[in-house]
Amino acid sequence: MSSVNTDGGSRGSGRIPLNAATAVDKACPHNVNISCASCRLNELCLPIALSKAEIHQLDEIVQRNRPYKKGDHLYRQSDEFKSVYAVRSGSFKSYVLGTSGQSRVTGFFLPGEIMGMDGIASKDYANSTVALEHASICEIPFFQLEKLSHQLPNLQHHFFAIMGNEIAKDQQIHTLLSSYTAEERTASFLLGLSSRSSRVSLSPTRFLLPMTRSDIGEYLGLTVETVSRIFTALQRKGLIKVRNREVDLLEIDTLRAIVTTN
Amino acid sequence: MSSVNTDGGSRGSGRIPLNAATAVDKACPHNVNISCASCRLNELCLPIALSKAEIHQLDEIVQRNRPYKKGDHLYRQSDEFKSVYAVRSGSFKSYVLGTSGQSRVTGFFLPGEIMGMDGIASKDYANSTVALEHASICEIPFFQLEKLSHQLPNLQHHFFAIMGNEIAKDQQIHTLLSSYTAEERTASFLLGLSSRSSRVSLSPTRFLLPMTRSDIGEYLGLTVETVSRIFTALQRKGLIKVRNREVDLLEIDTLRAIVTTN
DNA sequence: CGTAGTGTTGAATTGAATCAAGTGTCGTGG
DNA sequence: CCACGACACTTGATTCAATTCAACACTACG
Repeated sequence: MSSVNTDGGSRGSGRIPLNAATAVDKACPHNVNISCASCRLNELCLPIALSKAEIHQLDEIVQRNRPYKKGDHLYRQSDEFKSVYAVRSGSFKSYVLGTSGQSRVTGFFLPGEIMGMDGIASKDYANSTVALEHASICEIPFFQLEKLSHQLPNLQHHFFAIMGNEIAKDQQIHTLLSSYTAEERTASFLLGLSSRSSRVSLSPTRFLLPMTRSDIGEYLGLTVETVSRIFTALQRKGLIKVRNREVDLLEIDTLRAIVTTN
Repeated sequence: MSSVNTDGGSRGSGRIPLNAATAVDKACPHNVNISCASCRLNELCLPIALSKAEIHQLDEIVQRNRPYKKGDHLYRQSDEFKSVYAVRSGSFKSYVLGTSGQSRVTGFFLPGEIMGMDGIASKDYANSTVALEHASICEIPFFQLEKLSHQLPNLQHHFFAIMGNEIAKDQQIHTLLSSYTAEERTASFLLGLSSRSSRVSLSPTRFLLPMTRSDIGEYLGLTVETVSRIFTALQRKGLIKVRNREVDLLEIDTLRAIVTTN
């Protein structure tokens, strides 16, 4: 068990304050007037390893647009590529549409993470990206980022690292999808969310899912029904507690064991 | 039907000359003494969009090592990352080992393609990479590539594009693994090999598979048996002809239809 | 308060895995 | 050059994990 507040957790009702992405900051997390230098995400996002002066230069090209509300699209499949985006608050999903209309989720994005890198090679975005809740972003026009990277070796290095990280991560998902069972996928997904959540919020064991069961299924290559069943099964085993979008990882080590047993 | 030579194809025996990677060049394809400027792969590999002088600079940092033979490792999982590699001739696969010893293939690499990008973010390679046949490579020490990229905006741009391409490709595989049937995966795999083969060899409809059925299965998230069955099924439908490692795509448009029907 | 979207649960079905038993192919050394 | 052994591949019978189909419950929002 962990040391998070356990007040009334078993009543299973009421509005317990959660460390969800949208409730992290004291101040409004969607605030547009924050520079890279003062942004609490700057360790995750681009500015890491840059000097004060360099951060200022980056700050100049970053555009902080109006907030997005649930369902708003950042860009759509085959829109012309022009920028990458850092999540400032809230969350997004990216997806592609099959020929017969079904959607397949290709990624979820939490604060500090970079979206739109799939468009760098071609002139167009390869997927659509949409806000899962009220959210805000930093837009980084790519051709300006390239120009600046050319002046700042640290920035070039860091962006290579960000892209390399995306590649490594995508290959882990390849392994997951090609050899894990439904339970292993789901456990791995929850653990992944846990560590990503904990980087921007408080507890690695307690968080809100910004996406639907259906989104999770489309991401993991499972049906909604299966995701739902696995959630109840894990709950019955006492490993997690789920109530709607609220998740509590009760036995995080046992969850890890499920994934590693593969 | 296509226009490739159909001499005795139905006899199903004998050494029919094929446009496999190892049989493409008149000269020895593993020849170490070729500069980037004169390399026939330079459109696929790094030098694209570089000036003559720039290519010369790149040439300086590229190391052309001795050839690799089947089963030789280029690097192993958790080796220290130091270089990316371009395939010059032959082919490679990358894979990871599960806790219980099973291997999962994460990628195949044909001439002109870049290996090792999964190591850029961390200090270590995330997978092992091994030659599938006699093969040769160009080693590009990454820290030198970064330094040079900083001097040559074209090179920086091109390497961003290569990595972006890898990201986009990995996400297509994500979709494939999460929603395609065994037949769709296999058809898509053959079509992918077809277009990649045709970039370095002659025919998009006739090529040799450098990997085993088992490799294909581990890559596509299927068992060997399933891959084998799908091959025979596609053959029975008259869409392909397979004899051992030799593949002939007889009805490439129907194959495309299988994939797109998804 | 009603309705659309989201989530759960059960029963039947099925696509691919598993288990099993072969045959085919290739490289090696006698 | 042939025989041997290891590995690669194929095919069939059976099993099983996850999907599909179906019905219903919950929740959140206008």
